[in-house]
Amino acid sequence: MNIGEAAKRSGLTVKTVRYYDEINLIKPIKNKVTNYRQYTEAELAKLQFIGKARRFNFSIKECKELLSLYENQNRSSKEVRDITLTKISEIDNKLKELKNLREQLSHLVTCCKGNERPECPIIDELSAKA
Amino acid sequence: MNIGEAAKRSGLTVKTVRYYDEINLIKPIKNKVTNYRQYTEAELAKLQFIGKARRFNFSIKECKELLSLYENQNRSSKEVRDITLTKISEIDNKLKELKNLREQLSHLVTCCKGNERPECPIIDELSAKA
DNA sequence: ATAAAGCCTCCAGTAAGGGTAAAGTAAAGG
DNA sequence: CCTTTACTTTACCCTTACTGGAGGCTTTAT
Repeated sequence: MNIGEAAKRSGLTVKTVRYYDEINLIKPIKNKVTNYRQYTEAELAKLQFIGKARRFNFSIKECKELLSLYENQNRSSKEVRDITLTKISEIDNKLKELKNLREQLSHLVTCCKGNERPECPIIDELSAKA
Repeated sequence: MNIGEAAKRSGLTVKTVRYYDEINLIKPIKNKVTNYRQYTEAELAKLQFIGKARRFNFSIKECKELLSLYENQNRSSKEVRDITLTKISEIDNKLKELKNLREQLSHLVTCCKGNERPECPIIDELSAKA
């Protein structure tokens, strides 16, 4: 199938699919005459796989790893699980950081009257030396 | 003071401070002879302000707004508060999204034995059509 | 036959800097 | 006074994961 159909059926944009070819993630064969990319069903499945992994917040690099595990029938499930656990721990770190930020900002908002006067504890805090 | 000291005292890197000049965020005067950037105490204070705002997850664009409010003695605290509230709501969205991802990934991990066998619910899920 | 849709490559840009190189400048030590 | 070392300058490419556009083929529909 052509790139348009592959994009549609994988839920990716044509641009993105072309990009995945460019970075050697999923390289279709090319019609020698028309120079059009030709995607097989197996390649479509991989595009779908990548799309889903990306939605799960895996980076392209991680997608590459997952894809090679996906293609390797002899992989151990432990390998996949480990990558996933690492990702979860990254997400946990990000969550902690964001929660912390949220708390500090929301504290500042509580202190700030939010009126027409210029006094503003938020600006004051941002201006504080340390 | 030269850029090195301004960087050290603001907790930013020299590269970053130079970048802020480049994007017209904080433009020091330049010594005509040496062509070195010369930072005043007031500019240093702004660098510190930006550094802190960046650590609070404000984008450069938002930092620009906050900085102009910081410099405007006639601002209303409401303006500052509104920007902050918007930022909090963005953080909330990000938190929700990440929590959702974490839950799904952690569910997958629970299902995966993580042994030497190839059967892997995580890969299966990533391979699922929809 | 022509127009619209789909495809191609190449180039530029995004956020917010990081890395490195070559070259000018300044301060310290001998 | 000279050399070494530290600091600064501009300029360029690199990063992530794409997105948009220009200009030019190919295929399909009218």
